[in-house]
Formats: sequence, structure tokens, C-alpha cells
Amino acid sequence: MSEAVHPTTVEPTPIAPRFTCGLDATLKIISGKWKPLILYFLLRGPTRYGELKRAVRDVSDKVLIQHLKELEADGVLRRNDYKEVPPRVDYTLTPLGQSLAQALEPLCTWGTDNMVEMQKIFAERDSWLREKHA
Amino acid sequence: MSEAVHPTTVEPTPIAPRFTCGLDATLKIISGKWKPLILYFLLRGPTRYGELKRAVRDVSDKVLIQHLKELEADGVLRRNDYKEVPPRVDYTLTPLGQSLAQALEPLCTWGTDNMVEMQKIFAERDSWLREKHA
DNA sequence: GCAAGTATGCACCTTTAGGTAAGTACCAGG
DNA sequence: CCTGGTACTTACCTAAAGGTGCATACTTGC
Repeated sequence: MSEAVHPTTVEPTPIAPRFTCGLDATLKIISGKWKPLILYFLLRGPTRYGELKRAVRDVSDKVLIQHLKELEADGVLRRNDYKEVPPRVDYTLTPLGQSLAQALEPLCTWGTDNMVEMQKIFAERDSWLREKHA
Repeated sequence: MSEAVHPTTVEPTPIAPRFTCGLDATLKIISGKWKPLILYFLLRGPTRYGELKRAVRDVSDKVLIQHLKELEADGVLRRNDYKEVPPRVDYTLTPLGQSLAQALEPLCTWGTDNMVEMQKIFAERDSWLREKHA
């Protein structure tokens, strides 16, 4: 590599900004197995923890909480604790989160529109994996 | 809950389709550290392996190839092998892939629009992690 | 009085996604 | 003739993401 020839040339910013486009930034926020689902579901309005848990099927408590905390720290949702005796908490999208969730809609639509092909693809994918594993 | 009252009502399909909406399906396809980036980049037209590798910074050969294979198997892109002596291969989006990549645009836009806030958030996130780890 | 539901916290464990480093077959260029 | 570039492949390893199960503190319903 030609870089190795240079005697450690400049490069004064070790902080790599590294954005192909805004996509990198977005992905950093929504990466997490259930995060897109959570955000998208919250478009329906304030949601209690329990509801969310039931909505986002198969998510474990640990991970759900963890994701919620991260999303809150990232400023896309807000946690509301009503300080009631049987705990009562709900989650809302911030304006930022709302716009993000809306940006997810095309993906949702795409999935819906191509549901049939997806079914086929997943079926093939599964049998393909089975062969490979056996 | 009133559901518990019902004596194990119907539910004749044990094959769980499990789609909150099409989002689940979409996520199954684009989940992979670099997949969204790959798809989005391919919107620019046929791209050789090397170009792609250089475009999607920091991706390793192993993973890039792997992702490309999966995306091909999922029918969103096509691999073109020109069977030439120094290998020459390029990748193109299928119509399906094209529509998918287009559905990613809002995410990209969102990231760009909120770049400033993202910078702040990531900075805070990092120092937050550092505290926690130390 | 005991189970269940509320929203979590924590310790532990497994899985797997991704990275590293090597090798392949072939050719062009210095 | 040896290095570098093409597009991969394979074996191996690690870090991290996610899952499981238990505990909490309080209340209401059976």
C-alpha cells in the first residue's frame, strides 16, 4: 500500500466523520434488533411498557428496556413515569423521533407491497440454510 | 385480561406469520451491518466489487461477499460475471432491489437533515459509555 | 394469604455477526 | 521476477448482542 510509504503523513483529524451520506448516522440510531419496530409502533401515540412488550412480539424484557433507554438517550423518545403505586410508565416519540419513525414508513410499505415475494424468498432461504447445515 | 377467559380459541395456524406490518419483512432483508449502505450505493448503477469495497468503507472482504451473496439470494441484486481473465464482476439492483433502495432514501435524508443533532448525540453517547466502562 | 400484574434490575450464558489473516489463479507492469 | 491488482475462499477468533431466569416492591383480585 502506498500509504505505508508516507512517513505517517498528516491526517490531523483522527476522529473519522465517515458518512457516505446521512444513512450512516441513521443506522447508528436504529440498529438494534427491535428498535425500528419500537419506533414505528410509537407512531400510534403514547404507549405503556406492557403494551409495547406485547406489540413487539418475542422481545425479552431486558432487551426492550435496554433499547428504550438507548432510544431515550438518543433523543428520539421520552419516558414518562407517573410515579404511581402500581408502576405506570409510558413512552412517547419526541419530534425528532417522530420524523425518524415516519422515515421508516416506506420500508414498511415496501414490505407490505412485496409480501408475496418475501414469503417465497424466506421459504427458499430457509431450505437453503437447512441444506447447508445438513 | 379478557383473552385469558376464552378457552384456547381457534388459532389454527401454528406457523406464525408475525408481521406487525411489512416492516418485519423488510428488516429481515436489510439487516446486516453494511446491507443498507450497499443497496443505497448501488442506486448509482452497476458497480464492480472493488468499487463497492472502497465505497463501503471499513467493510472486510469476507463480510462484503457474504452480504452480496445474501442480497442476491434474496433477489434484490444481481451478480454479473464477465468471465474475463483478470476477474471482472459487477453488481446491479434488480427492480425489486431498486424499489427497496429507494425506500431507504428517507432514512438517508433524515440523517442528513439532523446531522448536527446526531453529532451531539454521538458525542454524548461516547462519553456516557466511557464513564460507564471506567 | 397467595398469585398475578406493574416496570424494571442483575448475573449469567449462548449465539452469531463480524473481523483477521492467510491462500488462490491469473495477468500486467516496473 | 517480483509485486500488485482482480475477486474471491477458508479457518479461526473475539466482542457484543441478545436471551433466560431470578429478584424487587407494591397492589389488587380470588
